[in-house]
Amino acid sequence: MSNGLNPEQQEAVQTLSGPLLVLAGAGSGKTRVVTFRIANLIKHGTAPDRILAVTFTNKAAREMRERIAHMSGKKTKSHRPGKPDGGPVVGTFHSNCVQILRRHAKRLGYPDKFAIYDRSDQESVARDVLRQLRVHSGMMKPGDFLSHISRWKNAGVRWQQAGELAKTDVEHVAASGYRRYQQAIKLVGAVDFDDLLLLTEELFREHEDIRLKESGLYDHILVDEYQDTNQSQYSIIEQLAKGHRNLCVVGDDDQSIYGWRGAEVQHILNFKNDWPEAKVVRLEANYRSSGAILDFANRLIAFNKVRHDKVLRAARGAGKPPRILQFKTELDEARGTVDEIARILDTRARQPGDFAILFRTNEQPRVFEMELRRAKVPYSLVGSQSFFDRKEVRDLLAYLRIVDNSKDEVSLLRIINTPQRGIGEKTIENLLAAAVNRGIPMWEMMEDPALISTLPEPAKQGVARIQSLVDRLKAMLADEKSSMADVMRQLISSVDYMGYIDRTYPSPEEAQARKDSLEEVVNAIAEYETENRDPNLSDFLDEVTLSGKEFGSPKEKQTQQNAVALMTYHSAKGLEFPIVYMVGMEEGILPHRRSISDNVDDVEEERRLCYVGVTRAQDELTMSLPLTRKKWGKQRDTFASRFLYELTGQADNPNRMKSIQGVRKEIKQGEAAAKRAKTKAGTAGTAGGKKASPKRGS
DNA sequence: CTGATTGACGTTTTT
DNA sequence: CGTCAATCAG
Repeated sequence: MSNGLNPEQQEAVQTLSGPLLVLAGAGSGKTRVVTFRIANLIKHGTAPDRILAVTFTNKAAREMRERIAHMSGKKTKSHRPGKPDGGPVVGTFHSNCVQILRRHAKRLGYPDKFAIYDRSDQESVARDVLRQLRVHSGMMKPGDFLSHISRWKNAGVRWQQAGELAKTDVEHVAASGYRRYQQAIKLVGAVDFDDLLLLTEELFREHEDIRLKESGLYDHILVDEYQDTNQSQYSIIEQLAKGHRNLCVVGDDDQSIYGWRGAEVQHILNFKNDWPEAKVVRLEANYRSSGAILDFANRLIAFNKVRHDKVLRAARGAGKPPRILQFKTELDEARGTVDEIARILDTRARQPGDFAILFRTNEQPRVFEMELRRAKVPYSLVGSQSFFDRKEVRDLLAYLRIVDNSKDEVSLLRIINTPQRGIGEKTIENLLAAAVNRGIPMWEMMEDPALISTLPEPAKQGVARIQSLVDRLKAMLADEKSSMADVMRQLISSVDYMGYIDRTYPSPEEAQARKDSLEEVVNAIAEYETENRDPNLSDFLDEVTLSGKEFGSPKEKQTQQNAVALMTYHSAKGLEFPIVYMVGMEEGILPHRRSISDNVDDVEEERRLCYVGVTRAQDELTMSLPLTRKKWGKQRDTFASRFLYELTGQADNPNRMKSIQGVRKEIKQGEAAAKRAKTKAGTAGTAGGKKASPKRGS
C-alpha cells in the first residue's frame, strides 16, 4: 500500500463512480480517505473544479482545502464555482447555498443584495413580532419562538401551513408569529440561516432550468458528516447529484448530535434505499485512541438502541486507563484540572495545544477560564461569546451593512441612535409605523420630506446626519483609491465611536478593551482585502455572518494556535487531542436535564454526545464531576452521570439508578416550583392589592 | 432623551 | 448569585 491506507480505506478511495456510503467510525481516518479520494478522482482525469465537497463547518472546509492543496499542489477556492482558478470547490452547505442564491435570488422574489440574518438579528425581529402580538415573555421568549420557526423550516413547512399543524396554544401563537416574522424579513430583503437551505431547495424544486444549470457544474459530490443532514440539505444534495449519481457520503450514525437542529439519522441509515446501487464501505479500525479509551467508547455506545451495529477496533495498544475523578465543588474541579495541566506543562512533556477541556453547556467553562488565566496557561475558548458578538463590533458591522444594503432594518435600528444623535424611541416608533404602513423599508421612509417635517428638531438633524454619513461612506467605497479599511476608519471617526466608548464605559480598562476590538475589526477587513482577489463589502459581510467566529484578529489567532482548547462537545466533533478532560459529568448536564423527563428519558443523543467526547482523546482521558455545584446562590448536591456507570461496565450498579431517580426528582421539584410561581403570579394579578401592602412597609 | 435603579428569573447544543 | 429587561427620575 503505497499511501499507507488499509484495505477498507483503499476501497473507499478507489471507488470512483456511482453512489458510495462510507460508514466511518470515530478516528478511522475519515478525513484522509476523503482527501485521498478527491486526489484520486483528479488523478484519473476529473477536472478539479468539477468536484464539490460539502463540509459541516467552516473549519472543516478550511482544513480540507489545506490538505488538498498540500497533496496536489493545486489551490482550492472556498465557494466560488465557475471562476477559473482551478481546485475542487470546498465549502459548507450554507456557504454553497449563499452562492447559488446570489445567482438566482430574483427568481424567488428576493433582491440581489439580500442580507443574511444571524441568530442575534433574528432575535431582534422576533422580539418585535412578539411585541406586536402582545405575547408576554412568560409565555414565549424570542429564543423559544425562533426554535419553533426553525423546526418548521427544517421540516419544509412554510408559514402558510404552520397554522394547520399547530396544536397547543403556544404553537398557534408561534404560527401566527411565523407569518409576521417571515413577511418582516422578506420585506427588508433578508434571509435567515434556515432560509438559505429552504430557499435553495425551493429554487431547485420549482425551477428545473436552474437545477440543471447548478447541478451541471459538478461531476462528483462528496458530503462529510452526512449523519447531520436535515431535510433541506438532504433534498439539495439529491437534486444536485441525481444526474450523474456520483455521490459519496461519509458519516457515523453514532456521532449524530444535531437532531435538535433537524438532522435525521435516517438519511444515513436509509442511504441504500435511496441509492440502491450504492456501495457501502465500513471503516471500523480506529487509529486515534488507545485501546483503553476505545473500550470506554464501545461499552457506552452499545446502550443506544437505534444504530448501525459496529465496534471500533483499536489499532493502537491499550495505553493508560482513563480516570474518573470527583471533586468537592465545581471550583475545585476547575482548579484540580488546571493545576494538573500546568504541572504537565512544566515538565515540558506536552504543549498547551495538546489539551482539551470539553463540556456540555456554554456556561460551564467560566470557572475554568478563570483558573487558566490565574495559572497563566494559554487557552482558547471556542464558540460562545465570539469576537463578532461584542456590542461594538456588531455596531460597526451594522453600519457597514447599511452602507452595503440600506434596506437592512435590523442593522438600521441598531445604529440609528448609536452613538446617540437625538433620535429617540418615540421618533423611531413613528418612523417604523409609517414605514410599515406604506410597506416600504424604513430607510426610504427616512427620505420622505413630508414625514421628516413632523419630527422634533434634534431628530431631524440626527436623521440628516446619518443619511449624509452613509452617502459619504458609499461614495468612498465606490472610489477605487480608498480601501474598505479606510472606509471603516472614516466611519469610526465620523461618528466619534471612541468618544462614545469613553462615555459609556467609565472603567479605563474596559474602554481600552473595546477600542482594541474596533482596531481588530479594521484589521480583519484589511486582512480580508489582502487575501481575496476580488474583495467587496457584501462578500466580506457574508463571510463574517457565516463564519464569524473564525475571523479573529491575527494576534488572537496566534495565541490560539498553541493553547488549551475549551469547547463544547458539539464544537469538538471532528477534532482530536492527546489529552482530554470531560468535566461536569453529572446527571442534568450530560445527559442534559432537558432530555430527562418523569419516567421516559430520551437520552440517546446525549449518549452520542458523550461518545463523541470520549473518542476525541488520543492518549489520556479524564472524566470528572463536582459533588456539589452552586446554583441560584446555593451549593447543591449533584448526581453522577449514568454514562459514567455505563462506560465502566457498571450499568447494574444500584447507584446508577439512584442517580437517575435523584435527578428526576430534582427536575420534578423544579417544575412544581415553577408552576407555583406561575399561579402565584396569576393570582397576584387579580388579588394584587392584598399582598402588595406588607412589602412596601419596609 | 438619557442614565440609573429595581425587580424578575433562571432548563442546551450551532450553521 | 448574576443577568437583563422594564421602569423611573433627571
